[in-house]
Amino acid sequence: MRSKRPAEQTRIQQVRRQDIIEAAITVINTQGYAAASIMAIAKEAKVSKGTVMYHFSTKEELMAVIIQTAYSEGAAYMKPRIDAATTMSDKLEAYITSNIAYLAEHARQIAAVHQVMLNTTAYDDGGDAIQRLELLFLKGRLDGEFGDFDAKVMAIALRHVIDGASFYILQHPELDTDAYAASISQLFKRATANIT
Amino acid sequence: MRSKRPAEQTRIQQVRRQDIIEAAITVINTQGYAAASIMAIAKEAKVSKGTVMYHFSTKEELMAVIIQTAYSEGAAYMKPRIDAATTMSDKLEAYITSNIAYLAEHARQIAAVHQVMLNTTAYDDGGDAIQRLELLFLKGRLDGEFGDFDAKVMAIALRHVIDGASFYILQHPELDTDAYAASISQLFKRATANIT
Amino acid sequence: MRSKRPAEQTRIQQVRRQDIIEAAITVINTQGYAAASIMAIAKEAKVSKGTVMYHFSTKEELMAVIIQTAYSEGAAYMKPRIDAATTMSDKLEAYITSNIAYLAEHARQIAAVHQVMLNTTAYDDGGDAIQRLELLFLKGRLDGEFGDFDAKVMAIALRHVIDGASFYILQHPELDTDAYAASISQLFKRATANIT
Amino acid sequence: MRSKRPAEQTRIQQVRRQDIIEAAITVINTQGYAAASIMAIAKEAKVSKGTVMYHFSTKEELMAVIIQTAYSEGAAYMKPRIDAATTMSDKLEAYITSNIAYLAEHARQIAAVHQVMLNTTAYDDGGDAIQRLELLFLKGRLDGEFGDFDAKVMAIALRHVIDGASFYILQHPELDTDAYAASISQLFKRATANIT
DNA sequence: GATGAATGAGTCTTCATTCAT
DNA sequence: TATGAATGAAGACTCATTCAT
Repeated sequence: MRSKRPAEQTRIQQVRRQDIIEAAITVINTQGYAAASIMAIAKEAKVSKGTVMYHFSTKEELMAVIIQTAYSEGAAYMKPRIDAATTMSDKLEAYITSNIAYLAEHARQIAAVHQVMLNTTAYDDGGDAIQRLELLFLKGRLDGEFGDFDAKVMAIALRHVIDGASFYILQHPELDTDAYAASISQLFKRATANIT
Repeated sequence: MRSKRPAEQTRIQQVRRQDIIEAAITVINTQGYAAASIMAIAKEAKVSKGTVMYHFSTKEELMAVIIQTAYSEGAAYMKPRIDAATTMSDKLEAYITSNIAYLAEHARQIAAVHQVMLNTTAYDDGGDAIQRLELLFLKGRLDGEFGDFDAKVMAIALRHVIDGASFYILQHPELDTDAYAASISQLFKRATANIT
Repeated sequence: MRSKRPAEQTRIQQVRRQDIIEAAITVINTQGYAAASIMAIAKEAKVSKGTVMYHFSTKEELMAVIIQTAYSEGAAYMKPRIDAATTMSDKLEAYITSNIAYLAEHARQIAAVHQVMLNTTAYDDGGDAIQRLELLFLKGRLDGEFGDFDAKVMAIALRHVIDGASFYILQHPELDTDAYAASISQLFKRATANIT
Repeated sequence: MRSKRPAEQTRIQQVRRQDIIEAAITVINTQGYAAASIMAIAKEAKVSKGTVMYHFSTKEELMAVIIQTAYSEGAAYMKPRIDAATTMSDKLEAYITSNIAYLAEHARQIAAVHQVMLNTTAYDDGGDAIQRLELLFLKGRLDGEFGDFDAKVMAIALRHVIDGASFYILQHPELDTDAYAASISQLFKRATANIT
């Protein structure tokens, strides 16, 4: 029988890393990025300061990991749902509902990511998300599915509505996020509708 | 012997305070809240650290002043314009355009305020702004001006669109803010329209 | 009567800087470079850690100042004495005696400089001192004042004898440094003599 | 069941210890004593930090071993060569050439030893080496082999020349160390010669 | 009014050492 | 025998704040 050691050890390390990441997210959300010192994070994770540094050789690295996992997980969750839709109108709905659904389940994480990005010059998607949305709106207008509006402004507005939602959801846990998503979806459906 | 004209002195003092406030806003926007140390602010204002502490006995006080002036000035700018409108639809338009107009002229200040609020537990308008907007939407629905939608969600969405705009405007100085305001106004006009 | 303020203030600052430099030299000599932490230096100077950082914005800067002052003062002391001598043999004697005399009076400082240089990659005179000595020996040989020997090796040996002396003098305060200098001078007079 | 051959295991252990010692010497010489952390040494030796601590229970012990082996090996190399000479003059030559020859072959090790000793209060041969040299010079003077000079100063100077050589050789690998040794030997032959 | 000087708490990070495996 | 994990002490440096001038 082979030993299971290496995989197991790696798992232990990853578990501890995850603990620390969770602690960092909690501190950022409850006390703000400026208060998220390594010591505060260590205390939250109930480990020593040294342990945090052992697993993440730099504070910057810890923050980068928080951001990257959120990004990749979010995209992985949304993409199939959007691709499954055929019309632009349905893609828009899939975009909004899947994004807010992902947000609702990862509100803490996402809100933390926003704070980190606000306080660091390094991370910036360069308006990528907005551009992709703009493209969606433009296609819909060309197809005749959507009415007449400024695609870029619509894209910006939608991103701000969704980004704002992560903070709001976090501060209002009682919110029915499915209904919220449906309402936002309806809002943009009306705003983009081709009403001849 | 001439009088010492205390009023004049106070004015000088206020001018100096204003310089420091402006410097703080600049630093927050260009380097992030975490980097906005008293020394960084003093350097930006071209005074000594001691001078900053002389005019604001605490860093907290300086931040509070930044927030409060932005709030009161903003309300003072918007209120008459909203009151001048009679229908809810017109009030909505006045709200959006006056708010974005104010934002466009004070983008630096507003963006800084957002950052400070995110990093301080103390300041929170408790959802006041959203409630006032919700009321506006509810009245419009009762009047029959607006169609059928969730007034609260609409209020939240609008606030997020406007709040997000302050950062966006700051990062995209080339944006035609009047056109942007018009587009946003149109977006919400459609979203709220009573389409029988 | 004019006020003396600005000069006075600058002097206060320089006095404090000098205190800290002295403390740093003491710590380096008594505990070694590795133990010369900012806190150890601050304790020796009876000021707070923060005060040390206030006067020297970096530990590196503090070390650089220690080295530079030693170098320039040393050169200023030796140069006129060497220039006053006419023959190469007399210049050599002036070099040795003035260097050791300077060393004897600044043994602590010089020993500290050696330690700092040994533990930092940044400071390195690139063999300048040795080259200047080599030149002196070569001129003496051309003049026929000196006998036949490898000028470079002689230069290296002399520098090592003098550099070693700073540590030795520090550890043996009872040493008669004038006699020591005279003996070393005699040693090299014999080693370089033209014995036809 | 075979025997476990404890001697073999010990040999393996000693080989590993030697690897670590070599790594430590390399790090000290290339990055300075202050940078010679256990982790840096472990990385250089391509083992884990834990392994270094397993073989040397303390950093201090590792440093002590580095110093002691250098001392005993050096003495073992020089002693027979010096003993083989009969006149004091020849013993002096043997001392200088064998010492520099040993230095040349173990420059890294010796330079590292110097650095460790400079940064640790514990190790100090108490002037033993100088005293033994002084004795050699005194005997030579009594025998009439040497001329008139201060035996102690001559001893100090010679030690400093040789000690300085270890650093110089390390920084100037192109140096012809045999010729260097010969020149130094000649230098001190002249300085000590009895020139009646 | 304004500022240079000083300080202690707190920041990130490195390090030697311990321990379970 | 070797190592990954963990930790507390100490490192350089930053910061808000106080105070004398």
